[in-house]
Amino acid sequence: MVQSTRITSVEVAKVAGVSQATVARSFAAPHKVSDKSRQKVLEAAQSLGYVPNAIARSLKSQTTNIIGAVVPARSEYWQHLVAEISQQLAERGSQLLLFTFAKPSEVSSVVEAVRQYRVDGVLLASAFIDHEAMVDVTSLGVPAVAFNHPEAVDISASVSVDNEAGSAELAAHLVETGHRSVAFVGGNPETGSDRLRYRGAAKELRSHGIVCPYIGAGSFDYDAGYGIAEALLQHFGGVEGLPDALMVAGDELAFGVVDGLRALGTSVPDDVSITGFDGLPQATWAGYDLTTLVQPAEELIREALGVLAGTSDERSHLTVKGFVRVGRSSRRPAVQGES
Amino acid sequence: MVQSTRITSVEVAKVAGVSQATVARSFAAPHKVSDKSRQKVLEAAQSLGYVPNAIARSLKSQTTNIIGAVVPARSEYWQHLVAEISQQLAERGSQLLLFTFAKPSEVSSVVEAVRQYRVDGVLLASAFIDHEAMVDVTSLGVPAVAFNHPEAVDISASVSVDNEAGSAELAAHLVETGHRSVAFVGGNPETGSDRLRYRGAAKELRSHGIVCPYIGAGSFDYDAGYGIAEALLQHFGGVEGLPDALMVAGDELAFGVVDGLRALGTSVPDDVSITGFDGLPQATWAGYDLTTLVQPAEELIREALGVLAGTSDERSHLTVKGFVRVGRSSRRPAVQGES
DNA sequence: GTGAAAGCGCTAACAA
DNA sequence: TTGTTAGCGCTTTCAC
Repeated sequence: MVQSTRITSVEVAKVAGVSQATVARSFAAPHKVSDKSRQKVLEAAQSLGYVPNAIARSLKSQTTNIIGAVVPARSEYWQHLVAEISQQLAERGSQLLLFTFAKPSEVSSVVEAVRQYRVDGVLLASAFIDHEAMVDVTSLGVPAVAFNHPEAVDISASVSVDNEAGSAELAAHLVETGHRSVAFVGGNPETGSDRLRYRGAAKELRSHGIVCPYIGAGSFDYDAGYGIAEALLQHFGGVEGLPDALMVAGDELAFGVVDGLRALGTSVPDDVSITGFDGLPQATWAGYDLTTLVQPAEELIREALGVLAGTSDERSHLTVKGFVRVGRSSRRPAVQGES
Repeated sequence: MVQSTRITSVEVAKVAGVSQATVARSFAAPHKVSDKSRQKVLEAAQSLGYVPNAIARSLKSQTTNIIGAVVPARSEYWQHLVAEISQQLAERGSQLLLFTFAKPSEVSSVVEAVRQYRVDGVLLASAFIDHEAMVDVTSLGVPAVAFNHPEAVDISASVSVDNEAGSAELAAHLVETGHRSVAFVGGNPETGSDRLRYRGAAKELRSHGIVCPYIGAGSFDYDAGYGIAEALLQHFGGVEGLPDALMVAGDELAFGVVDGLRALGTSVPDDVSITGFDGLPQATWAGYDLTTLVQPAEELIREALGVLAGTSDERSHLTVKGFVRVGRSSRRPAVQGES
């Protein structure tokens, strides 16, 4: 039963015996219409299967009620956040136009699309969105917020977890639980997240007299972590040489490191403690049960959307504190010589 | 630098010294404009920072170039598919309006939004979208395709993996590799996927003289799987009583089952082989390395989008074959008495 | 409280 | 090839 003729407020008006304006008001501003009229309109609309056309409304009102989000396609972390974004937008009655990119080079075409659709705001995810792309977006006057992209300070607002403090907290936890040697496994070193997380860890550890080397996996994905495991063992001269703990720059990466080490016969956490960063749902899965810094996703997204909605400052640079969740991927190491 | 005055094709026309229509054509149908004019227009547009307004175009052309997708918020499977959908739409130059729901009861309000935005097509995911919701969507004349929702046969098109055949293939693989007793761990029994997967497995096994009991976890998520582990052990009277293999209705659920069993001291696959269904990226993670039926996500989505684009039949009910990926979560069981 | 009328920024005849 | 013109379906003054 395809609609033969498109139903517009005009058809509804005819059936209801009122003007088109009254129909429009019945939906957009019900209180400006008498109960009687509204009743008639609603009935007519119901029988005709009418729903207001959001496109037309957007054109007239210059506001689409759509928020755009630009995120990398293959990332457990972003998939996690998109779910949260979508839920919160639904609560606010907004829609989510989702743009994903597989390679950073795709970002520019994505930005083009974002601009064309006149979204009310854009959430720019990931460190791979470069300066130029952000300028393009904001130049149209579209509010933008860089999410966990600590670098984008001068162009638009940003909301980030406190990477440095979080990482320091994790490090402090390790020290407290008796770890005396710690190495850091980084993801993509070109990202601010990676640098800040390392810095936070290194500083905190140094204050306890521990020097923390940086070992780069190259990216934040599982495979990178799995692949670096062998290099780690070589680097440290086998299981015996491993530090008490490895702090890994992201959860997904950490899953890879855990699996990679275990595949090579290393026990986590008996031979080495491992921590992550992000607080993904999978981090609580018993197979990993990762000690990690949980990013308060709900709060982060709430702040970010607040910026876009104008509730928060336009050019603010918020930083939200995360918290350590202790899992069984880390534990008090055996005292030297006790093994 | 917020745009003081909105830039439209009219401003561009003024600067370029041509008519507004020529500006519009320069973008929508470049070949209908002389090189000289187009050049001038493009320059003017560039200098003004003009991009065509997709909303206005949509209103006039009655086509938004947007595809809607309605999916459950928290599901590893759907997060996986959304990434694929988004990528393929980008290739086609379309946008993705993403709607997620946490509870089935939220679906109706989501459908309302889908209708308002006059999307060019809707991908309806999940068995939790009921009949009424589908009728609502399709009644506006919006092409819809039910994805892996084998039940929705009469209302709109559907694209699904061949659940029954896939499950049968998995069962056949188990039989081939020496498994003589198999039980099925189901997810949500109200879904067609669950029923068909069980049916496929049971039939195939029966043809080999194996009776396959159904044990329900209630839903498809990790926690359900983790939680059912203890019940499984009780049901079978401990590790010794476990069948050679457990076929689990979905990968995420299977992760939970694996972890739950392991937490209780059961070895997977030494004490029991486990298979999943879906072929999620995480299934290849070494911690699980799940033997599973891989749904060919790319092909499934391609078909689904083909239906929406009118490339494929409007009311077709496609079924795509998956394939078994063998991991280390299953293995030839020890011969009776050999342990 | 209601209606008439003027656009929002495009597209697509139609004319020139 | 280019310009003119009439809408797409709504919101929103402005009268009544």
